Amino acid sequence: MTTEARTPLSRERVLRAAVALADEHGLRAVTMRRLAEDLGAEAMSLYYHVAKKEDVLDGIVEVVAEEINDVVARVAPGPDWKQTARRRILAARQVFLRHPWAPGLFGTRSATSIAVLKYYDGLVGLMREGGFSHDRIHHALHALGSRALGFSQELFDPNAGASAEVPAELAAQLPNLVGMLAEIAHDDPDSTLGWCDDQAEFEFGLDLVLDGLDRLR
Amino acid sequence: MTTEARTPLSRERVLRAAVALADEHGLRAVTMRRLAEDLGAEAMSLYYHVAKKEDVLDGIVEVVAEEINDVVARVAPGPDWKQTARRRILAARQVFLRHPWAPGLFGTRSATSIAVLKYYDGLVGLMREGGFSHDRIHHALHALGSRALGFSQELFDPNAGASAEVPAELAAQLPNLVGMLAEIAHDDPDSTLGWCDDQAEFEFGLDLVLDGLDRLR
DNA sequence: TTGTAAGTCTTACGCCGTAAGGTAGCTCCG
DNA sequence: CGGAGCTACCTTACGGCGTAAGACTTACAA
Repeated sequence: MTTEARTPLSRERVLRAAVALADEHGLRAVTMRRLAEDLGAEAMSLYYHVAKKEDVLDGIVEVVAEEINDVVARVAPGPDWKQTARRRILAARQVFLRHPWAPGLFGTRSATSIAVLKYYDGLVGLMREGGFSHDRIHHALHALGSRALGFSQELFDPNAGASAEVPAELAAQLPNLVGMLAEIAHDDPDSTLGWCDDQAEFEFGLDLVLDGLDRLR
Repeated sequence: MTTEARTPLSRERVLRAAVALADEHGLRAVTMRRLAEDLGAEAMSLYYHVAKKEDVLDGIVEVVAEEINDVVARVAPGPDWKQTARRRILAARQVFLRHPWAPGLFGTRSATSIAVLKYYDGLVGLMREGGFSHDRIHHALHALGSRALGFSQELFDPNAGASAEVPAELAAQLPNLVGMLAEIAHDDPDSTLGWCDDQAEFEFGLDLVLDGLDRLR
């Protein structure tokens, strides 16, 4: 009867829906069926615009990376390469804070997205102007690792120990750790990205690396 | 007829089989059915020894972490805290080189394994002896991130660009990156863990951070 | 001998990604 | 005007996944 005028599908629309779905219900919820449902279509229809699910995941990395590039393009340069890099990286970080599932996803993608390459290209250009050799820049990118993009992978969460009330028997085996946790308390757990990657810690590590690099210049 | 004497299942045996399976066919191959097959049992039998698949994954993290602790326990201390930490971390790294799927898995686990906590406890103790305050140590662990355990998360692979022959149109958009890659060539891609995390790069980043920390002491 | 518990297996359900092929509507050419 | 061809979407179906429910087997204690 009524010819419901639907906005047609497109790769663009599929990827945007995937990002929105991940934002709202986590990356696990991003299945082809669920994605299609959100778009008012059937799962198999997506395959006309997207090769396979991996392609969707690569695509949403691209979307997030473009979002990063947009944000980074608006940061004012600082007084020197280090300050500019710092601002860019912290700006990129803001995007990850909006998409908490993204660090994990970025970690799993092996094919590098064009948008990510453009981001790195900007960083390389910045360090070039700052007086670094190509070789040093290459090392620098490795040294920064995921921090260059605005997040860091933490493998244990000092907060967890404080909150979970470690059983006494285990605590006895971890005297140093328990001592540290008792003292620092870390009583300000506001924004967390991943585990314990809060803003102050991120900046500490970032500055440590940037200062170290600057000293080599 | 023959009562095939089978070694009975156990959590221990399941986890060991899972690690072996991941080593041989990758983490993707670790499914309950496949795991059971390797053990000469049925999938549902595993659930008597293991709560759910997540429990298996947590378990194999524990197994690898224990392997790390074994290796680390045998490293001779260096002349100062920094050298000792360096040796421990590089020793831990060797374990990850034996289990290339492990970095990715460690990144996804939120519940921290006891063995990992013990590893960190040792590191905390070491830095304590080296004269650091608890607060500094806490920051240090964050600054090191996954590097403390022996691997680093790389988000793009400079080698890929060199080998994949970037199309000219794209290359034009990445002048700085292409310039860098042309110069460094990186012609010695022997051991890689993850993407471009080769030994020299890892040590460069590690030393940068350790030196930076030492300067704060 | 019978009861009980531990360990294993059978069956089945509802998810998943996706191969194969059908169908509705449009454009274009005779 | 008619039908061929193309684009976009849908239907159906398959094999694999994690795992819930519960039946079977064995070993041992009473």
